[in-house]
Amino acid sequence: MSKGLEMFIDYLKKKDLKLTDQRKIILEVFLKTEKHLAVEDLYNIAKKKDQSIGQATVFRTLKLLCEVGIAKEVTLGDGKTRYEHKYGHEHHDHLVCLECGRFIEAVDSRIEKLQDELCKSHGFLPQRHKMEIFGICKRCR
Amino acid sequence: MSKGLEMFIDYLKKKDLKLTDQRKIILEVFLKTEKHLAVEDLYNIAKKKDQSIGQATVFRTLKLLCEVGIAKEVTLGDGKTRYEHKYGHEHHDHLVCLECGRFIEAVDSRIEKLQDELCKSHGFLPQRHKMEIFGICKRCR
DNA sequence: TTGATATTGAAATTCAATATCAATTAAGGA
DNA sequence: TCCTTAATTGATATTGAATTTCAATATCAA
Repeated sequence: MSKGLEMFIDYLKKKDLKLTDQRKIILEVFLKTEKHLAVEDLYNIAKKKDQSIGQATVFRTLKLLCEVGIAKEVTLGDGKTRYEHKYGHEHHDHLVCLECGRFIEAVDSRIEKLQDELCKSHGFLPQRHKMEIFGICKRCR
Repeated sequence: MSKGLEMFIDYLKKKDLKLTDQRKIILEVFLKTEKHLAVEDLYNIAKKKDQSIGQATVFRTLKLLCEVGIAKEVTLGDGKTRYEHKYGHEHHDHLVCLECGRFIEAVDSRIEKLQDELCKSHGFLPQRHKMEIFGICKRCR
């Protein structure tokens, strides 16, 4: 059993929720797809596995996966929420290609450190942050 | 005449657009309010000045003000677009208080520099970026 | 197997944002 | 000043993502 499924089952038990076929399929599809997927994308893939799965369930399950810590919401201001893998993935920021839409994950610990300093100098207690750089990626230049 | 209005008029002329009372009122309200306002907020204020102003016009005018370079869209992933002053305001990032919703504007040129380096190391050509830190502000701690 | 309770999909609904459209208005030229 | 033309308006309908509702169904501990 994958670690992801294990985490999911533990969480469901703890919260008195149930492990359904739909949830299993959606988790499986999510784990198998290493991309930033919008709900609709995931819905389309999942539907191939089980024709009867509804969009609402995909929305609901992705929210659940975020609570578990398996998934993470990514919003870019285009009105669509995407989901990326969280479990087993370090915190990172995004370089978003305006040409092809590709997401590059990147981190710089020096930036992270300066962010903390910046907060401190404003008497601000940081909890989480978001950094996105929009531009043109290597492939598209 | 304020510099903002002047810029607006120039832009309208250049694009063969018209300076209407509604546009004047909306600009005036926007310039007078040094906050991150959602369209609805601005609409409510503007409506007090002119009962007949419609929401659609506020949406349209704010888009215009962005084109002119007077306003700038800010999205935080809560599904609402806010607008801040752009003209006369340096680029900055945001510290967003999760408690009171206040936005603190902040910049650190060292971070900006490291962001460029980060892009370079990924062969990425940056055009613009967005950095938001969510946490608790000085007042709310 | 049963029964309490969570879950589901379809459809309705919400909410921000956009498009449509007939009536109105700005603004340059006569 | 008056005309003409094209832009603009507000009301309303529409879109599209996300959420809620609800009756039918499935899970799972006992």
